[in-house]
Amino acid sequence: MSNTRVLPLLDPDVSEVAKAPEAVAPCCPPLTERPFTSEEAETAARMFKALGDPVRLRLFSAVASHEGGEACVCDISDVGVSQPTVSHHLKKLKEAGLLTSERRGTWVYYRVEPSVLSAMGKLLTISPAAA
Amino acid sequence: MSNTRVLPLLDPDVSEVAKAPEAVAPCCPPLTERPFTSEEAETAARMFKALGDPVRLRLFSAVASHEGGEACVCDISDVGVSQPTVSHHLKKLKEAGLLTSERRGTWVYYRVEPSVLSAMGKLLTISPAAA
DNA sequence: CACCTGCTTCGACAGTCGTCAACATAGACA
DNA sequence: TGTCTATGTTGACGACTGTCGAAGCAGGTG
Repeated sequence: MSNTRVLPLLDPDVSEVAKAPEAVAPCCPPLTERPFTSEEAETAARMFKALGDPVRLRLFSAVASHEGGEACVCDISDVGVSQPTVSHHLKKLKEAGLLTSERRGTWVYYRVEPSVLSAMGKLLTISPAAA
Repeated sequence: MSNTRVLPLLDPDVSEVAKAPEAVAPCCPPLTERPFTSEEAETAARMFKALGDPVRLRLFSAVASHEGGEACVCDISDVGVSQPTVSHHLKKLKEAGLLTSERRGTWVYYRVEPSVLSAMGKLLTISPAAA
């Protein structure tokens, strides 16, 4: 289950994808545009929550900034916690749709899901109306 | 203690503020620029964590999108949890430096700390080097 | 085959978190 | 003064989370 179906943040439901098949639509409008609905909040919070732990943030940043946009676990696991804990956090990031993983021979490589970063960025955009 | 010193994300330490007094510097570089240090991760994670709860996200979005950029508690407390819980979450958002509050007569108004939004947005920017 | 290395899963434990009801406090107003 | 409304605080409780050591699994090498 290296590359299980993830991205629950961008396409939380299959029906959503069917509506806009050509481009993965961002889950939610900018935070400043209008009050989030319960569903939007649920979806977006999952994303923020995944980045709400220092260790996960370091792991994510390490992968995101690594050359080629991907990194082997061995490249990034020096964050001060045990190796099982690293694995645990990487799994969480994967479940949140922020990372994907692929095994190549001995090593496992993690890669940032690129559309997620921009989707989160848009969330924090100052909406034109508010500006 | 309505407007206690907050903003631990933007100026986590007084000494930091002393170094750059004219503008509140963003806490961290873009996530994609280089691996976060432990301190940077600690600071930024506090921010993400605060938004990592659906109820808090709805409250924050409600304040952020409200006219005038501020909202009375009574305007936004319809999020499906009890009033003490709303108060609890607003306190958390305040402690995270995302909101400020002010009492005006009978009501308490919450307002988004504007620099925080842009700081978080920059965090999620694709750094030029990675692009 | 046996053995080693890289990574994940399992099981357990302490600590944190979200929630509520009950109580407390601050202003407005009579 | 007393009372009413709007918020905040306290205390308790169940659920979730981060962490580790031990065990398991996958691939490479001999």
